[in-house]
Amino acid sequence: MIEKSIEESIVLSIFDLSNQLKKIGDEVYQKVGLTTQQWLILLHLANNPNLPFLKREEHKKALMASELADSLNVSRANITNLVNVLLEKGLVQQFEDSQDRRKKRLSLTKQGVALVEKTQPSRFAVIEYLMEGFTKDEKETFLRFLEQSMNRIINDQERIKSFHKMLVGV
Amino acid sequence: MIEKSIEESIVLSIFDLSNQLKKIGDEVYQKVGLTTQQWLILLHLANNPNLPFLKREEHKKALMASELADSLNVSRANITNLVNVLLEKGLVQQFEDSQDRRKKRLSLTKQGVALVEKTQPSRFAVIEYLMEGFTKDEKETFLRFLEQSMNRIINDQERIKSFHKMLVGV
DNA sequence: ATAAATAGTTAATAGTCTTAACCATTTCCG
DNA sequence: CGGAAATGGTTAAGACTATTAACTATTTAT
Repeated sequence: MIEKSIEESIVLSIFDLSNQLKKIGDEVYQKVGLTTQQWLILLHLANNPNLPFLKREEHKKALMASELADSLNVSRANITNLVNVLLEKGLVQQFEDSQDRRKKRLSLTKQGVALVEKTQPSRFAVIEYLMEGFTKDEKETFLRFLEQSMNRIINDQERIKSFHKMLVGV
Repeated sequence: MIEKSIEESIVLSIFDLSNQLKKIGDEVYQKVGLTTQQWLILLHLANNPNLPFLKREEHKKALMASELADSLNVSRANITNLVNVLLEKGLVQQFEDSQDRRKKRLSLTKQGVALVEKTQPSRFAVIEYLMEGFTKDEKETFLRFLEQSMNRIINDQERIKSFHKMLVGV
């Protein structure tokens, strides 16, 4: 018999909710022929200040593919493919970095900007509806919680791996 | 320019965290030759009381494939494949329902139970480390928050779709 | 008694992502 | 300085995950 644990409940609920949110998102993005990942790239290039990655580090120059790979936690090869679709659709444009010719900077086209702006209200409406009834304080605590967890995952990889080592020999 | 929004920050952080947690999990499960999805099935069959699905509805009889499909939000065909792997590995067993011969009930084998029990401590250690420093009250608020959001997604599909209709014509 | 619904499976296939090898360029440092 | 290592990006091959559609078997509804 596994015992009740509020901590495990939270983790499992986060999984569940993230899945559901992704499904909701997919329905919207499919209407404009995009996947969730492609959509997230647009949000990055729109410099959405709510993206954890953009909160963690400041980016003065336009983003490049390898930074997107970091943020989305996927391979660079994968980003190449995702960005190619966005280029074909005319939502994104690419230009070479003047100082480092290995780098290609990415930015939204006019159409890309227009798409992000057009979809923003309905995204906000869904999000706010889901969180209705909680106070600002509660939401802030919740966000701190999410950010602490993320920071620990990012900074204390070693520590977390040491927990795994309990499993050696299974 | 997209404005700062604590609500959007929360949603994007949930995505991010869920991704990271999945990656951490994958590393552990790979050691025992399982995927996250297969692992989640084991947790269901172990009757883990922290699973949102098992909290939402009581299940007196052993679970069947279509219930797992509901909980994990995937197709029944997919569950067939996932369960086949667990059957081959001898972690799960299947038996026919006595009252309804269409149904196949699933349960853990001795080895399945042993595996779940063996991995539980390290899972708990990671989870508790991530949430260290928050009070019980705060954690309860998060959980209520997560559960409210999930309930709204499940029960108010219509309402949420109406937000999407803002997008018609994009 | 027949139609519709439910449970599960199979086969074909779409979609997403990864790894490995590669080129070009830049940085490091002996 | 000059070669080695690191970084950024791409391509090709394929693994993996999941889906849809068609099918069988059984049960439920009318």
